[in-house]
Amino acid sequence: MVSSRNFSNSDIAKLLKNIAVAYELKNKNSFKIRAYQKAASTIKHTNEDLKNLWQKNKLTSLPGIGKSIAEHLDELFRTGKVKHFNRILKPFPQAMFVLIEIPGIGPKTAIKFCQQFNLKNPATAVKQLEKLIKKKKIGSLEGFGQESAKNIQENISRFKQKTSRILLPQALTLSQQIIDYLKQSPDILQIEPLGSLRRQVDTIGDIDIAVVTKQPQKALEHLLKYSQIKKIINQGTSKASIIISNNMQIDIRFQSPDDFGALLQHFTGSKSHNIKLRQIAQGKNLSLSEYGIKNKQKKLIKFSSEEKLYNYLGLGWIPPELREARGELKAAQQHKLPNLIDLKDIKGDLHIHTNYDLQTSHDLGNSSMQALIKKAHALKYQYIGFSDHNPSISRHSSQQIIDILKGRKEEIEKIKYSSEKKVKIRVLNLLEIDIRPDGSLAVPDKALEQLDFATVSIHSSFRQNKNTITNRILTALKHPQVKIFGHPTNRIINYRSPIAPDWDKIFDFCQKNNKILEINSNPNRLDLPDALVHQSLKYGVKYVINTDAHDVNQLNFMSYGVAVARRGWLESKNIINTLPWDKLKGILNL
DNA sequence: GCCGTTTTCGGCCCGACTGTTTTCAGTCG
Repeated sequence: MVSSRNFSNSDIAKLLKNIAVAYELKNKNSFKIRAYQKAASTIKHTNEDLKNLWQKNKLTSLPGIGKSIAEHLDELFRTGKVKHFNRILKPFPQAMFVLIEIPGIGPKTAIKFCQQFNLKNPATAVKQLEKLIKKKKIGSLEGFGQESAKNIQENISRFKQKTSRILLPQALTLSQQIIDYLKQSPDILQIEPLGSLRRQVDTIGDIDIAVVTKQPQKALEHLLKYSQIKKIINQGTSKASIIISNNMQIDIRFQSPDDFGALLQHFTGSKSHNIKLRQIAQGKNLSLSEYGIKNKQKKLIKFSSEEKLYNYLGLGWIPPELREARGELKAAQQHKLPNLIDLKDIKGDLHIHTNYDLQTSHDLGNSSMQALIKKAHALKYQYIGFSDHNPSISRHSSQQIIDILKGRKEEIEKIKYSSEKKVKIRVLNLLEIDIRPDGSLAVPDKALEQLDFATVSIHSSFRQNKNTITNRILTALKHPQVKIFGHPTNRIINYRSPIAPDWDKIFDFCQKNNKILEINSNPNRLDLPDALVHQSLKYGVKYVINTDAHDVNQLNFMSYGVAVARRGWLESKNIINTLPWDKLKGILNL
């Protein structure tokens, strides 16, 4: 049975957000309100499981979680409730906290509706509100008109069919479509996708686009004629927000060329990065906004580039992927920013599935070994590794598995010989082997000997408890033929949660035993996730960025993995597949 | 309530748009 004490990060984020709302309605100190909002936001966005942090007594390591909130959360995990929080929330109807989830309805509006119409039940509150709108009760409320009633109804409809955050490639496609449209206007001089898209976050909630123009009114008029617009949320000469046909929100900013640097900076975010940057400005008696920096005399200094703006504040330019308030501002002040890895540093791909049928229970690739080598050549790679799934253990004896892998080895040898001669690409005979629930490998040792080395990954029993799954992974990694830990958390974005072993133990083991952590570039995986990459960095672990391609075209996924590495602060020296072949050979003992 | 290479006390980012107003509150990013 699930204990009431199993609170997820999002449960806790919501709880703290509700406390902030309650404090707001009680007219508490606005900084206290902001503190709770910040704590909620930190928890919502962190990849670390809060309960794990609590068990390790490390809750206050998260920014915005101090002594007081940590104590409340301690009570929550120990007893299942926080008496202090319950006291704060008690005077407010539960229904209110459902209504504030609807865009456009904030605390003041929500409480007003609940009080005026006696809404109490959180399960039916939204439905009741819709009925009230239909009966024109909302529009006749003081401070509201028919227009706001109509807006609220539209927002409810969108809220109900709200989809989860979309993956990077989908967001790139959508933004490209609107950029192509905007480009048709002669009044628009330059267009840049910003926000989470520019920071290359693994999922995108809304698309932010900056437009350079000397004619903001005309640019706005052009935007509003875009055929995909489903709803205009707001429109002005400095910004506009629209919903396009697949329910994605697009925020557009208009700015003149001479202060475009400040807009780029502002609109790229993240929010917490911007707040910290503005605090740095404040410390110098300056005030930063999307229009530039105001000095003591309130005179606005404009910046045509981001670099000039950061430099003005005494900082080096910070790559967008780092702007998550994970210490990048301090590093920029000390001129100690990492020299981030770049896509062009990649010299090979060690996780590729071919269409060679080795009777696996997982999926085969679509492409032939030859086609994959051809594509790798086009990408200017020096080496690739064929890393198919192991033959299924349920349908084969040990000897059969050995024989299947023998056959595959012969096939690779043939191709290897000609490709190394013709296109000078080294081909490695690898295998992606299942880690069984007890930590043993799904391939007998004799078969392992035929490989150059093995990658191991988990494809079953994801929900083992922390100790069991940690030991399971360590047992598998101990095998001398195992060099790479593939897609370590096993998450599928928007579908399957990451496994939760003791990561610190695993990172430590990998560093000490020369095991390589994979950064899987498949946009559905992006695994390790960037936050864990950043967390593991202090252990001095080595990484490999692989595509896990099941098709030639998927070799292009590499850029997404590189983005994860950059967000995790990695330099090319941390990543083994930036090495030329002769150096890689040494590291992997080949 | 959080936080610190100017501070363990005294600060805490900055601005736009909407609808209802007649100068602004509420919400959002």
